[in-house]
Amino acid sequence: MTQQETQRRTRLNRDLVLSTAVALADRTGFEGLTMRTLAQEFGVVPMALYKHVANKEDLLDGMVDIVFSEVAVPSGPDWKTAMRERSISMRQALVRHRWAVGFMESRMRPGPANLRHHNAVMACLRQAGFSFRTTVHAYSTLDSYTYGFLLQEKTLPFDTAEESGEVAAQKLAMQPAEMAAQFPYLIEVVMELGMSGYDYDVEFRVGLDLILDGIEKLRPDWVDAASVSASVPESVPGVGDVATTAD
Amino acid sequence: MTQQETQRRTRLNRDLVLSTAVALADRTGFEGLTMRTLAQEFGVVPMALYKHVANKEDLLDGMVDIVFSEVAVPSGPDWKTAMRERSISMRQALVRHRWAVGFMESRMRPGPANLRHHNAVMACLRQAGFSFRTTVHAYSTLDSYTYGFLLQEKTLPFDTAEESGEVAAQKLAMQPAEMAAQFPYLIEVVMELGMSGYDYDVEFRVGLDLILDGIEKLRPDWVDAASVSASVPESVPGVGDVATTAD
DNA sequence: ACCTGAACACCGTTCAAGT
DNA sequence: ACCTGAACACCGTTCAAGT
Repeated sequence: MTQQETQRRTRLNRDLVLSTAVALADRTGFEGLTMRTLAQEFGVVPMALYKHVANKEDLLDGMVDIVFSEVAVPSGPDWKTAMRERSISMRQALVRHRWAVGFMESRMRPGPANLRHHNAVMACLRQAGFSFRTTVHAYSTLDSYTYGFLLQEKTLPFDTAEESGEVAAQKLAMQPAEMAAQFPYLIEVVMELGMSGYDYDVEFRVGLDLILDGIEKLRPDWVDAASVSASVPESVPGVGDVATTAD
Repeated sequence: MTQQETQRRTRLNRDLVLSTAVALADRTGFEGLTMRTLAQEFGVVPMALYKHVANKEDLLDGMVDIVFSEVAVPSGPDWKTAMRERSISMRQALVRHRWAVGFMESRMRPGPANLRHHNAVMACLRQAGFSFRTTVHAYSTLDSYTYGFLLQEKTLPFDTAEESGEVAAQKLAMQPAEMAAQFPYLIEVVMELGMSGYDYDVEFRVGLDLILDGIEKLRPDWVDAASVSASVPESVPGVGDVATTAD
């Protein structure tokens, strides 16, 4: 309406279309983003968008690159701190843009921020002394964890710690009481999380640190501090080869 | 056609609708599954389906429960082996049903197989001596990793080890040569994976074992075998409290 | 009890115009 | 160079009928 009365406020361009699409998806969810609703944001007919993006796939490529541009690149002398902060930054970006998690690694045409980010992560680990193969293991494990955590955080039926118990209870309340007795360990989840809640932030950090500690042991020069006495001699040959607990 | 000539082969029922929907999604992808294409599988009009499923959301609920029913529940005396096999079974199910990964933990109405599975996983860890909180950490970390790995395996542009290098090269070939020089560590990925390939199976197991080893240390009675001499005395007090390497 | 047909309010996208 | 309008081939789903 007002867009039509006044002269067009701003001419469309690709960056404006992309950033508006991101904001619209943040606000209304991915299903709320259609070429038609996006056009409406500008007071423009849907077809006007096709001058600035090739199609919806191209629009999505650009949106994902905006998300990548918001993720902090690992930096600093300590690879572990750098990678921890990068993962936390990735989570924050994906909490802001919940629609994005399924698309981050599925783009056939990665944008510049995407390439820059992946290159920087590889650089961080390679320069920390990890072999190429170990770097691939580390990167794959960390990103799998981060994306998987957010996939669940995105879609799990509760958002706040207070809500978590209630919704879990509702889930089971739908089943008859006898069925609830059939799953005692789910009852425990309902009771315990209902009392103490579920904090996504600390939960994410626990798994993250567990994985970072595991990655540390993949380094060729890694020495288990707990396996040597408090005053450690200069060389402890074969210390990493001691058998682990049987399983 | 033939469905119309002969008398209706089989009357529709919910289970048949659900299993056919799973098979159709496996064959044609999630976008290929619509109420209309599904109806066509039976030679029936789309509206006929609504007698057996409430709507598409309800259809999806049932499909996800079929996937859960295919995942091996953890069993056996050793929690680590049991959980490893469960994760591998989960991956296999999600490789068969790539459309499912984003929906496994997002159902508002979990089906019976879903409840049974989650209860069994909680039981396995609790009975292995993990505290409730630690069990939640362990479960969250393992599932995040598994779902995240499959999210990438599902959407990453290459399927086979042989393809991986080529597609990665294509990705970068789209950029000008100077841009490729801007990302030396991505070039390494293209070169190395082009030569030796990328095996999803072994890659998954590396991260999985790394996480299982980390979870083992969260157990209250865990003792670091590498931190004690080969012949271990009955009690080693405080051995787990030795400071780790600085970071 | 189960299936049908027509219709409604949506999609992304093409094509031919308009300014 | 940029935006419009009408149209096409799709969606999920409602409603009123058929057998």
